[in-house]
Amino acid sequence: MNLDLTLRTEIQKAVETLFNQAVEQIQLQPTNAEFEGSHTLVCFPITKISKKSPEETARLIGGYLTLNSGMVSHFNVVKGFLNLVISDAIWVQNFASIFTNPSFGTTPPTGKEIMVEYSSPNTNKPLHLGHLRNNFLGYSVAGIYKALGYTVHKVQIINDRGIHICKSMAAWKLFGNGETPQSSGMKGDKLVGKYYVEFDKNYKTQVKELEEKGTSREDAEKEAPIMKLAVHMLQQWEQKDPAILQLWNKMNSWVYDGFDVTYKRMGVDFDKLYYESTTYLLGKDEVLRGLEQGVFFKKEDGSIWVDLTSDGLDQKVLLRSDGTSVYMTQDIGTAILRFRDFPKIEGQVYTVGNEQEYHFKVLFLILGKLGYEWAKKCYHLSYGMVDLPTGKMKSREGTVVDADDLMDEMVDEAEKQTRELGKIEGSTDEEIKQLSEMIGLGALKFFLLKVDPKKRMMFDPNESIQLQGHTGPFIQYAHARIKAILRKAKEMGIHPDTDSLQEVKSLEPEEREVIFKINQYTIKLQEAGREFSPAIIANYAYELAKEYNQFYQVIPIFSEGDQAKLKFRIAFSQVTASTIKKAMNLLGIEVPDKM
RNA sequence: GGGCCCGUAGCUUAACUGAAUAGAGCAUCUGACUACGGAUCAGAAGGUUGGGGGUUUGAAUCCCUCCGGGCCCA
Repeated sequence: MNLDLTLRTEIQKAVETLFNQAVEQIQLQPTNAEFEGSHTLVCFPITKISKKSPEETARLIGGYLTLNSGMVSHFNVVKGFLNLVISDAIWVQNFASIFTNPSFGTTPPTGKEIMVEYSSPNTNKPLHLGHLRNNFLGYSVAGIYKALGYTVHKVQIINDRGIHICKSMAAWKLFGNGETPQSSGMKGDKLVGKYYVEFDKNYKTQVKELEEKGTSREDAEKEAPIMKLAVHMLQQWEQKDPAILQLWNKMNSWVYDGFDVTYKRMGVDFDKLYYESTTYLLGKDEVLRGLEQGVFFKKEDGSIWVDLTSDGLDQKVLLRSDGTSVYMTQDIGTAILRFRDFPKIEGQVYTVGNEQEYHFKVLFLILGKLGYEWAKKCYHLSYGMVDLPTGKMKSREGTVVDADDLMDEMVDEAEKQTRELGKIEGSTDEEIKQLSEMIGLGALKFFLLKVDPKKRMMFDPNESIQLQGHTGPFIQYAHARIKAILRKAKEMGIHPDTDSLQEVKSLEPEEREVIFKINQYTIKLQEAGREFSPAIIANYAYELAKEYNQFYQVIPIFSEGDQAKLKFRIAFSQVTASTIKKAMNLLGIEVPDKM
C-alpha cells in the first residue's frame, strides 16, 4: 500500500463528489513541523473548481475525508492549507505492508533497456578528482535505473588514440631507457602520466630555445623537435606502422592495468568498453547519407555542414573539405554503433562535463535529423566542474588531485578515526582495513554525490574527510547502530511478526515521521531517475537516518513493557536499516554492521 | 559577435518544479550519558535568496534589466 497514492485517490474522490468536477493536479506536500498532521493539501488551485474561499474549500475536503476515506482521523486548516492527520491504524497497516514486502522499493524488470556511459578517460594520464565525480555519478545513475526495472548497459569510450598518447610515447622513447611498471614499481597509468609531464617540460624548453634564436612563437611550437616526433608518431600510427603500434599497445596496456586498480577500488565497473581507436573513423558514411537525403549541405570548398539555425543554434561542420572527420562525426558513428550493438536500448546517457553541453545538444539534434527516433531519449548527464579552495584544478600548475591519492587519504583518515574511537574491539587488522575502506570511500562518494550534478562544486579536502554532519559516515553510523539493536533483539529472542504489528494501537510522533520517510523511498527513486540525479537519493538517505536518530534518542526500545510495541520497534528499525542500505547502495556506498 | 549555465546564513548546500515563518551541515555559543553505540540528540545565534523592476491570491523558483562568476560556438 502506498500511502501517498491512496491518499491522492481519496482526495480526488472527495473533490469530485463535493464539487462535481475532477482535479487534474493535486498538490500534496509534507506538513510543516509547526502544525499537526503529516500530509498537507494545498487548496488554492482547487478554488477554481470549488468556487469557494481556500479555507472553506479546505474545510469541506477535510470533513469529507474524515468521514469517508477511512484514513484521516482529523484535520486542521491554516489559510488555504489542509493539514491531514492520518490515523495510527493506517500508519501501522501501511508499515506492516512494507515490512512484509521483501521487494519493497524495487521495481520488477520492465523489459526496458538503457545505456549509461561514464568515465571515458584519455590514456595519457591517471584519473583525477573530476573523473571521480564522473564515475560515481554514472555508476549511481546506472544503479538507479536498475532499481527502476531497467536492464542497464554500462559503457565507456576510451580515448586511446591521438596526439596526447603520442606525446607520452615520444617522451618515453627519448628518456625512458626502457622503464616499465615492473622495473620502476610504478602504477602503469602513473608511469605513462610521468612521461606526459616529461614531454611537456621538454617541449616548453625547446620552444623557449627556438624563440630565443628568433623563431616566432607559432613556428617554434610546431618546430620543437619533440613535438615533431609526437606528430610523426601519430602519422605512423595512422599508417599502422608495426613498431609504433606495438609501443602504443604496450603503453596503453600499462595504463589499463593502472585504471583497473583504480576502478576496482572505486567500486565501479563496465559491461562493455568502446575504444576510440576502433570508432574514430565511424560516422563518415552517415554524414554522406545525410547529405544525399538533404539533411546536410555542402559548401563550395567541399566541406559538409549541418544547418541548425532553425533550432536556435548555428551551422556546424561535419566533414572538412579534405574529407577528414571532426569529433562530431565520430560521435554520430559511435552512437549508431551502440544502438546496433544493443538494439533494445531506448536511449543513452552520456556522463560528460558541462563544457560539452553545446556539443551534445548538436549531436542529439543531428541524430534526430538522420531519422533516429531514439535521439529523443538520449540524455547528456552534464555535471559541473570540481573546484578546489585554491581555485580550478590545472594540470599544468600541478594542482590536480589524483584519484588514487585522494582515496588513500580518505581511507587513512577513516582508519585513524576508527582506531581512536576504539569501538570495534576484537577486530583484526584486516577487518579494520576493510571497514576503513568502506568508510573512507563512503565519505568521498557521498561528498561528491550529495550536490546537484548540474552545479559546479567545491571540494575542500579538509572538510571532505570530516565524518560528522551531512556525510556518508553519519549515515553508515546510523545503520551500524540499528544493526546493534537488531543483534540484541535476536539474542533476546525477539522476532517481530505481522500479527503482533497489528496489535499496536498508537504511535509516537517520531515513529510516524520515520514511516513517512520510508514511504518516500519509491517517490524519491523515481524522481532521481527522472532527473538523473543521485543527489536526490543522497539527501534522502541522510534525512531518513536523521529522522531515525531522533526516534532513537527519545523512544526507548528494550525497556518498553508492551510486547507488541517492542516488536513493532524492532521491525521498524529493521526496515529503516534496510532502506538506508538500499539507498546507499544506489550511490555505490556500502554500509557496515559495526563501526 | 552569438549562445548556455550559475549566484541562497561566515563556509558547503536543500527546497517535492509557483505555496505557509526559505530547511540542513560545518564553524560559534548552551544543554543532554546509572537506558539500546555520544561518529548522536536538543536548543541559541546566523537570510533583503546578487541588485532593481514586472506577472501572480502567492516568487529562491516564471519574464525583463543591470552586477558578479564560469563555460561553449566560429
